[in-house]
Amino acid sequence: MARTGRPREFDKEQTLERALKLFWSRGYGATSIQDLVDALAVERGSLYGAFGDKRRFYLEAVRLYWEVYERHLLTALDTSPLLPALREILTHPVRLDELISDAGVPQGCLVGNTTAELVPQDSEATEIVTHSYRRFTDIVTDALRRAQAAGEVTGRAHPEAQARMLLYLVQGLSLVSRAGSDTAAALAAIDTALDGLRA
Amino acid sequence: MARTGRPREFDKEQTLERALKLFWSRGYGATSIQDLVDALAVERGSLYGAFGDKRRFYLEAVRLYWEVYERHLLTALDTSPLLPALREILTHPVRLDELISDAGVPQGCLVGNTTAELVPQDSEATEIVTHSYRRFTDIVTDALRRAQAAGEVTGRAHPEAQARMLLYLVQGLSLVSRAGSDTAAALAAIDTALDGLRA
DNA sequence: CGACTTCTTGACTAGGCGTTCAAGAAGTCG
DNA sequence: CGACTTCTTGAACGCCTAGTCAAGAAGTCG
Repeated sequence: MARTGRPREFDKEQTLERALKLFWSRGYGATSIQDLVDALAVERGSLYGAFGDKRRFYLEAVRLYWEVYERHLLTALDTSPLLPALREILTHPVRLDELISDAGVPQGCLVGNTTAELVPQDSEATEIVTHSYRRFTDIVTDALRRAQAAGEVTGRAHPEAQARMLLYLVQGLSLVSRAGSDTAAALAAIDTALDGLRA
Repeated sequence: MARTGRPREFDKEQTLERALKLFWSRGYGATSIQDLVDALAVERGSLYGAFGDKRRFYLEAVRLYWEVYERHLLTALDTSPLLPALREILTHPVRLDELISDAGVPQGCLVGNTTAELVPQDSEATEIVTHSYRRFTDIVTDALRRAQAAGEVTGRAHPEAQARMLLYLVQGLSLVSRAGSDTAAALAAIDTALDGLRA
């Protein structure tokens, strides 16, 4: 029976969220433990006690990121007609208004950033990233299948192929937007792709 | 008048190319000067003498990367019909056979990787990356304009929007492929997008 | 209260990092 | 040859890094 000791003074979940934002904007390598200590107002020892080493801390943040995103994806795509919802999802990276981004600039997708920086060197990172991509395509494939059946989306291509195209599209948009976004141009590009899906 | 001193013993261009490959596969942060010294067989001091510090060295490699890519792009798209050539360009990241990749695995696009790791922290990196994206869309836009005029590509969307969509697509494919590529699925996704461009 | 457990704090360690530099080698030029 | 310039080599420097740890604080439970 676990005798409980001194209770943790900081909110672990909230600290992870804040660390996520820092990792998201600066990347893994460029974020030092000292940066985290300063930004989170939690001492080094406590961080190590709660999250293990830096790598585990980061990977945990990526997992949380994906978890939140996946939930958003599932609820957003559970609708008909599908294409407006899809447009919402795809253009999300350049619509800074909502969600987690503090800085006011697009920071790309944390999964994508991880892919660039840690994959394929780090096998655990590769696992997380691969899982996320897989989940994305599965969820979008299901939605497209329904939309094809409803006659909203063209059946000229398999929904798997369409979903994967959308994965590439959203990852590309997320990445490129990090370098500064011309929102109008981005929307036009997304709409061009979506037009190709229309029945 | 520049009195010439002791001549450089290593080939600067070739050394830069080899450094490019290392940076490409490991990323900026994960590649140490010592790694470079070991892999290039050039002593630290000589590297600093020839290329300046690590950051300049890296940025120079990114510039070279883009220069080579742009040349390839220009010659490949100067043709009609356009779509087969476009397909060649877009699927390049997963066709490991040719070009620079040694490791035998897709390593993404160095410009994209730089976007994830250094942008927007580093303004010079941001400049290079922005320039590359701009050149890509300009070149592809021109090609699409011609193909629209020839009746090969649909005029339902502006060529600028189509080009930008293709930029997102190729960047997304490059990135995602780093995590392991299902070549057939990737090709199907690309073809789905290209079908949407057909007149 | 006193035994026990866990968390906090911040100084500390060891190592790796990017970068510098002095001494010598290898050229050119007068 | 001797003056001059540039490149090479590798040791050395200082800094910053991730990670540890011992001492004390803050709880729970018998």
